[in-house]
Amino acid sequence: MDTATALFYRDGINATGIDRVIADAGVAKASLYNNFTGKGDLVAAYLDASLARFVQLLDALADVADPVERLDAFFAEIERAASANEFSGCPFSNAAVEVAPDSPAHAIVLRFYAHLARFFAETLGVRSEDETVKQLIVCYDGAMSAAKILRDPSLVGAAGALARSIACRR
Amino acid sequence: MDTATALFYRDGINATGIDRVIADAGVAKASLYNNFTGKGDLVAAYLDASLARFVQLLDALADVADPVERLDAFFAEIERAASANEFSGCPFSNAAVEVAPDSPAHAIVLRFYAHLARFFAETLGVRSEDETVKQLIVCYDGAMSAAKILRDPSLVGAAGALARSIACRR
DNA sequence: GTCTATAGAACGATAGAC
DNA sequence: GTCTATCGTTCTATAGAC
Repeated sequence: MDTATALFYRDGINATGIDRVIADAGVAKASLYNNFTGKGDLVAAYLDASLARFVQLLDALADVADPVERLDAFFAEIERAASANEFSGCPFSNAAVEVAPDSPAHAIVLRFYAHLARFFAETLGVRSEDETVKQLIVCYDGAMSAAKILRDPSLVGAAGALARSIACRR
Repeated sequence: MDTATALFYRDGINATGIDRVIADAGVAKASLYNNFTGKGDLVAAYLDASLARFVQLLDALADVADPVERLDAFFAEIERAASANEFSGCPFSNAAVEVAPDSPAHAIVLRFYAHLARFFAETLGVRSEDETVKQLIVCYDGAMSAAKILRDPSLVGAAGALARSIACRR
């Protein structure tokens, strides 16, 4: 699982073969197929684990009472991640590009966005369908995507400042 | 080329095989390899053509003198595209997920972002490295990505409103 | 003896290239 | 149309743990 997570995230899902996963993990092929029904199942497990870690981060930020401070803490965390060499963008939006829209993996991606929307909505004290929530989602998504492609963590900082202006405006 | 463009954009680059392209196009395999050195070349041509069309759009928007109006027109165009059934996000950020960072295709993606940054910078009358430009890039990228995954064009509208606030703020 | 691990061959299907 | 390589998957066969 750790090996698959690292490879799927770094090299992409379609570019990572089963043989590569088992070789890097140092396990037998049968061991993989004993624990997962196939590659799709492994991908789903990878996204599930990633989502669990992300939700854990969101829960930790719930301690921050002030909305603006919480958003700042959130984007500071994102920027920290984007500054690492292993950074490769958002695992979920990346996966959305590679998997079929009707796959189990894509359903997990949608669950991720539901969590994200709920976090922003609760932080601002508005409904998930509020336009400000949509704008914060745009900030997150754009920051992760652009920071990865351009290899520039400062884009996350710019997005964080933008998010702060959204929170202060209302 | 038209067939390859449609398939690469809709189904993704790695998910689209050579056989599928020539079958849909109704041409012989040799015809493809007479005009392109390989799949990588075909992908590069697809991105080149997409970039040319995008630059054409940006040039057309240069006629709009007022910065805020020009941004509005830009995001209105994006929202129009996002409302179509065939919409599948930004061809360039999608490609960035699938191709290797050192591939010719990725270089075209970077050229796209340079064009985008220049357009925003000229619109606002600032340098390309300005933070407001970074924020507008985040708006564009996040809008395209989120609108595609969540199948919700209103995210582009929210991003447009955000972009307008950036332009008015300064 | 059952369970799970291993290495590896071999499967059909499909990839990209010629 | 044909080549080779590789994909995801299944199967054989063996070794050790409880």
